[in-house]
Amino acid sequence: MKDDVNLTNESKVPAHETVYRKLRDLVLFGEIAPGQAVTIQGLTDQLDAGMTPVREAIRRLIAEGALDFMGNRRVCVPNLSVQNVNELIFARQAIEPQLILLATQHATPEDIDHLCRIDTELDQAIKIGDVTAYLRGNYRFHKALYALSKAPILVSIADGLWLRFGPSLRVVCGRIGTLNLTDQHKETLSAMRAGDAEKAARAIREDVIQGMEQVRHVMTQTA
Amino acid sequence: MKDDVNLTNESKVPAHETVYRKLRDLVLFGEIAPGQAVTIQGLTDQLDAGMTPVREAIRRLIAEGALDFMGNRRVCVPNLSVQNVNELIFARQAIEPQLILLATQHATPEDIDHLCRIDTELDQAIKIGDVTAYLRGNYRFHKALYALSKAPILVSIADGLWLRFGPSLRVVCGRIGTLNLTDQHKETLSAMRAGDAEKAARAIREDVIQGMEQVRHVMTQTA
DNA sequence: CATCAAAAAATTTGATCATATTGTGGAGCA
DNA sequence: TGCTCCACAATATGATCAAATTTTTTGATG
Repeated sequence: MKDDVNLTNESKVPAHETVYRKLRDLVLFGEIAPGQAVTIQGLTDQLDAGMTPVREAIRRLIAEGALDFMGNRRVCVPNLSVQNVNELIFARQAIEPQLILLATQHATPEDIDHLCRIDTELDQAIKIGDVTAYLRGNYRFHKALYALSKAPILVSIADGLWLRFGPSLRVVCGRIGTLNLTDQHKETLSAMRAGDAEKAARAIREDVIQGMEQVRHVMTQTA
Repeated sequence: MKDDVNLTNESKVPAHETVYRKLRDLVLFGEIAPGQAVTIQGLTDQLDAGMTPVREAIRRLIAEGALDFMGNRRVCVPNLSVQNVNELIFARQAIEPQLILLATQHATPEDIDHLCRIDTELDQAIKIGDVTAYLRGNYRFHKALYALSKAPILVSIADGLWLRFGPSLRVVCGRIGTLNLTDQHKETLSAMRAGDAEKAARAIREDVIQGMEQVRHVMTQTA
């Protein structure tokens, strides 16, 4: 029988993939804090998975820079140095405006409506001070924006950058509070709606720099 | 003192790491051609390694974009589309000049001497038409340059880009011949020696664009 | 006699492998 | 053509071994 429909059907997605996504989320949204160690056996218990899938997920995240392989077989979420933050600022402001430039050229009005909806949820999360919802929403917004660019390689680079500074955003929110967070999402979206790709790109560049400056500010104090 | 007791292998480096490096080189220098499939069992035989280390190495390279995971459990070296090449051109010319800017600020005269030596070997490889030596030397030159920047995140991004266009360079060499390859290494090095970081950055940008245009030219014909 | 440090044992954790399981593509048959 | 069945390759498990960290023990010193 081929079509014995498994009710808890996970057969489509391999275990190493689901483990990867779970672990990725844990790191990206700061649920494993920077500096904290990550052990294979700890994850097999926590995520109720076998050893091989966990190993592969960890390797992938190390390759993406989300985890750091300390020489002596130890793995942890990296702590950002001020120097690291400067590199991330440079890379983001170099890559992301180009993504938005391309995205504006491809975006349909429905795409922009969709982005607006995500941004509204974001405002809501900020208002009620739900940090996790804010972090996830902010990522979703940018991610959806990137997807419109149809530039897979640049998107994967931008994604890699998120994995590096994402873990620190929770720290930043804890320090300065969600209410003091600023963004340029509205400006970006209205420029996109007007079809002004250059202006949208400039707005995102502003958004990126503003956000990253807050990270730098907090990291300067802690380091 | 811990003497190296193991005759066959330095026990210091784990097997998955050595497998990763071997496989990485195979891909980076075009010894596995773009489009060619990569199987786990094929590699366990070819590299004489266990299955688990090979799995992990493949995962890492997929995460870095050096290999492509086709939905149905199949893995291969990606073929670059013209669109992909355009993304790579943008990313390289955005990132690498900054690396050279930083490198110039940190470089000692000895560092530059070392780079000159690599570049001389490179010229030698071009003259005798040794494609493999040229590919490896060219990578070594850029890699050594990046290392001087002391900017690990930007270096890892640049490295990731090499993994994506590297496999196509052998194709390019085969098409247009090593003798027709141009570079701006001499200009870069003399600017660095003069301490003119801006000029060195411009030279590398020129080098990158020239090289990538040749890739684009060849890819346009084949695709 | 208390305290600290070095050595040794124990436990935790990672690396690797052999093997079982599952899914995919293809061969053979109606 | 469309189906079942089979073989092979990939996925996943648990066992085993090795390395490293932690804890305990022990001895020396003030």
